[in-house]
Amino acid sequence: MKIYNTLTRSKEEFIPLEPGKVKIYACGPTVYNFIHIGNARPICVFDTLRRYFEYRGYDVTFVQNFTDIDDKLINKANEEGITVKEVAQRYIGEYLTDTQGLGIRPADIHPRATDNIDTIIEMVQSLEEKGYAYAVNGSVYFRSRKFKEYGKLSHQPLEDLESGARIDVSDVKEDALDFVLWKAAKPGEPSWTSPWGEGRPGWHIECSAMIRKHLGETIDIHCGGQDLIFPHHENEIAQSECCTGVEYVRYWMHNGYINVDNRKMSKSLNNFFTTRDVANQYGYEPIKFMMLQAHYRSPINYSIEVIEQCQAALDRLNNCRDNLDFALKNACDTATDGEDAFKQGIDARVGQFVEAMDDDLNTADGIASLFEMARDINTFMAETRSKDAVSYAISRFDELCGVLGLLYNRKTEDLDSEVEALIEQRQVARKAKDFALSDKIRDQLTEMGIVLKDTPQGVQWSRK
RNA sequence: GGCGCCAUAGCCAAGCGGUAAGGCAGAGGUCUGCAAAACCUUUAUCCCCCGGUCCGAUUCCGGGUGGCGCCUCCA
Repeated sequence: MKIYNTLTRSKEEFIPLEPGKVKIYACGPTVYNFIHIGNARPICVFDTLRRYFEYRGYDVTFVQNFTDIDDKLINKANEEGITVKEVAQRYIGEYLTDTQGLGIRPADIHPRATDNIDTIIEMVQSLEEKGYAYAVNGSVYFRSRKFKEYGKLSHQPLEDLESGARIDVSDVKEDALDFVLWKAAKPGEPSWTSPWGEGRPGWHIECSAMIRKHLGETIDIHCGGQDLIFPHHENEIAQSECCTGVEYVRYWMHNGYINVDNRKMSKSLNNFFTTRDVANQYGYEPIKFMMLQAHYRSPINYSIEVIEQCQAALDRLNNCRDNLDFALKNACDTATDGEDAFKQGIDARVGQFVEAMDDDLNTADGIASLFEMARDINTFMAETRSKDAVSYAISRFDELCGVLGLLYNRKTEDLDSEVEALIEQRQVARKAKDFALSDKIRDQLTEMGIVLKDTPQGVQWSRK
């Protein structure tokens, strides 16, 4: 499998640290608000990455943090007159609701910054002892320049980073490039006791600490949005590599943005749509589909039109799956003509899928092969086929949907007897050419949310 | 100023040296008592423009034009 590594700016063959195992860390949300669909992109994409590695037989450990202490949390708590902890608790809950809706599997571990203060302090202390950090007035800063490779991820010459540095050149810092590891507490803020006095962790150190604690000194893949490359990931590398002396991350993966009117969607530009709001109107699944129908590094321009197109595309996949269920009900026991060739064709689609996904997780191409498989299936299932052939198609179709994380919300409940009886009555009426009655029954079922399709093999129904 | 990214049909979107995947919408057709749905087929003489390299470029190189991002909290 090839992965585009931000560190080398090239696609590289993925070689795990330990054969058969992959350690992945994804930067999680700062839990001070509902997530917007820009936040939802890495969540969807890297969940699929995880699934794909598992599909390919890897033993995956997937860790995603919650940043639950931060200026934004503190502000939110003050605004609402509740504690920071309550803010965090609330939005972690909302986050889990949204991710569940998106069909995202929970990470193996969801560490929280505030549960890892000890490790954070240990790391900061270690950096201080090694001369990479210095304390001023109860805060601790990292000496960026002392790390020779500072800038290797963002590929920025240090001078240019510096000239780009903003006004906040607090005089307490030795150098504008330095960043904070530990912040001295201001009155009224949540704080923890440390060797430097009461304070709280800076933003960057938490990820370094949680990775070290839960995954070890070196991990295979670290992922997140492109906007995290600098300074967040750059700083993580500096802290961790100075602390441990070994390589921090082998492969860095960064997803592109969701745009609105071609501008980056962000909370600060206030042009964002929350995942919840979009989901309330269109459902979660079209959002998921939208994330996967483009390559993860390409920008996606969000619009209502796009979401509606995704919905329609998803309908096609769902119809194919409905067709398969129906075909299974009507399946015969012995093989019909062309079933071997059909199965081989299906296998070839799976092959295409794997090839696409192996190429830097090209989900757009992967989805294309799913659609081609759907066409193969629809065509072949136009006639009655054997149970064996239908079951095979179902398992391979579901296999790809499972890897992508699509069609996770299919309703499988059976009809209740009342509905079944009505469908049967309608069929009797139709045979007797009593179309007035049959249409009346159809209308009745429509009102109950049951949609009928009359096919050569019988009546196919679905819920709308 | 530094460092990057993008430009493919009405829309979304892959491909990236050998002559344009897939989806939506549109058109035609099949099925059907009708309808709906579904399904099938079809839809880019060519990939922003100008040069260059090559037997051959949407794909590589150079130069434009137009968008965007990071360098500051941000997925």
